[in-house]
Amino acid sequence: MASSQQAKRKRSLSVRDAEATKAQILDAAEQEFAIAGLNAARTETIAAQTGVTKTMIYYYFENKEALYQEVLNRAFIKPIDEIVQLNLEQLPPQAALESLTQLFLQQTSKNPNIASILFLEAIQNRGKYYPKQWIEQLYGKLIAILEQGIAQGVFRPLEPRHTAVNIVGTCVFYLAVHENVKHLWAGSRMLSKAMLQEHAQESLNFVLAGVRADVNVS
Amino acid sequence: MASSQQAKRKRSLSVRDAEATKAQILDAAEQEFAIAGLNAARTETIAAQTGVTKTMIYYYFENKEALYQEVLNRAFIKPIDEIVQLNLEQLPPQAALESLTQLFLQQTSKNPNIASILFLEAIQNRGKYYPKQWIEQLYGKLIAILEQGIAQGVFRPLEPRHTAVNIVGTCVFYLAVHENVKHLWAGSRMLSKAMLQEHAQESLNFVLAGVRADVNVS
DNA sequence: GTCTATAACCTGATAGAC
DNA sequence: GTCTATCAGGTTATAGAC
Repeated sequence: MASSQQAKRKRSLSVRDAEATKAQILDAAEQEFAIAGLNAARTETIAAQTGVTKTMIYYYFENKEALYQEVLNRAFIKPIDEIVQLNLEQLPPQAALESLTQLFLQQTSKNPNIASILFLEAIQNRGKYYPKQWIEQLYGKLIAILEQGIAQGVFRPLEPRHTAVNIVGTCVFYLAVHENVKHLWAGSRMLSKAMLQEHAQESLNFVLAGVRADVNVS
Repeated sequence: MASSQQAKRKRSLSVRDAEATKAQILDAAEQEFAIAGLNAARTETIAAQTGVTKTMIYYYFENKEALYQEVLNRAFIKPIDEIVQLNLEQLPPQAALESLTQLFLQQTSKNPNIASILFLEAIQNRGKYYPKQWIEQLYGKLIAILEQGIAQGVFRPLEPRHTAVNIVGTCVFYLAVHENVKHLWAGSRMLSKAMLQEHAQESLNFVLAGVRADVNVS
């Protein structure tokens, strides 16, 4: 839920507030699309969760597909812009990789729907509705950092593209499948602040260890 | 497609072969469920791909849900049994982790549907239809190996459960989202033998590097 | 075992009132 | 802006013939 505190409160009776309603629909839609994906998502469910009738969805959006596209744009474009603005070129490769990974982990932890939508969209629709920049810029940045690190000898001789994919996977896998592994942490809420913090820390360590060059033995 | 070479050939006219038909339905269903998930999957699509009519699905299976359950059992139970039979306890932790990861990569590469279904089931149905053993045994084995390696000082001080999740994620992420990252390898088929081999090699290296203890500098 | 209907229900989308 | 009512098309599942 990238936006609108308002959308989280119960809808008070008979308010007429276009901006608020539209934001509420987008929030509910993001939630539903993050569980079901485009095809299995039900407009009725989105409407019910929003507290309005189905009709309103079609008042504010052309159809289910257009709503889906807006949800994806809203969820993905702002995060990727933040990553682009990091100015990583000035940092040594290890520090650049750490900054990028940390920010990405922070963004996806703040809104785990990003992870679910990432998978559902890739699997179900072959990435058709993905904001183009997302893949290009995220992986582009990662690959550039990895290549630089290899050239400088601080990263091991790895294949940059596969490794970039593995890094992104490490960041988002836990968030997408948390319901599947919750019994490993009997009693804990998998998306609690503490658990997300642990996930971020462990994943960052795993990534940094996974790429660093062998330290030569004496 | 875990089974039945037969199912891959075009259905010859008017054959009546219960076993073959059932296997064909299961193969087509696995394909459809791996793209759409339980709810969005269409029995019509499964029937069309099988070369029979929808009626046959309900002749061989109670309903869509039961068919889905059988697909998951067939796809997941045999692979996990192979992993259990590895007898890893006798190996040192690094070798055990390498064997397990390698076998898991091999299994998921042979049938990438496993990866897609893993995600769709986790996200859409909260893992309700998962064969219970899968999670318990796969993660159980991994965590035991990691704990042993930490105790022996050959793995760095990592959190075993998070790391186990990250290892599984590294193995399956590429397979699930390959359609999203294919432009990184312009011109290559992402699931070609060569690419899958590269993915397995790079992922194994990433995992082994990600857990190993710092080698002390001289 | 396999097919052709068809029942019963669900769902995206719209018309028209307020 | 928001609602009620409703249509058209799609989808699961079954009945009954061959």
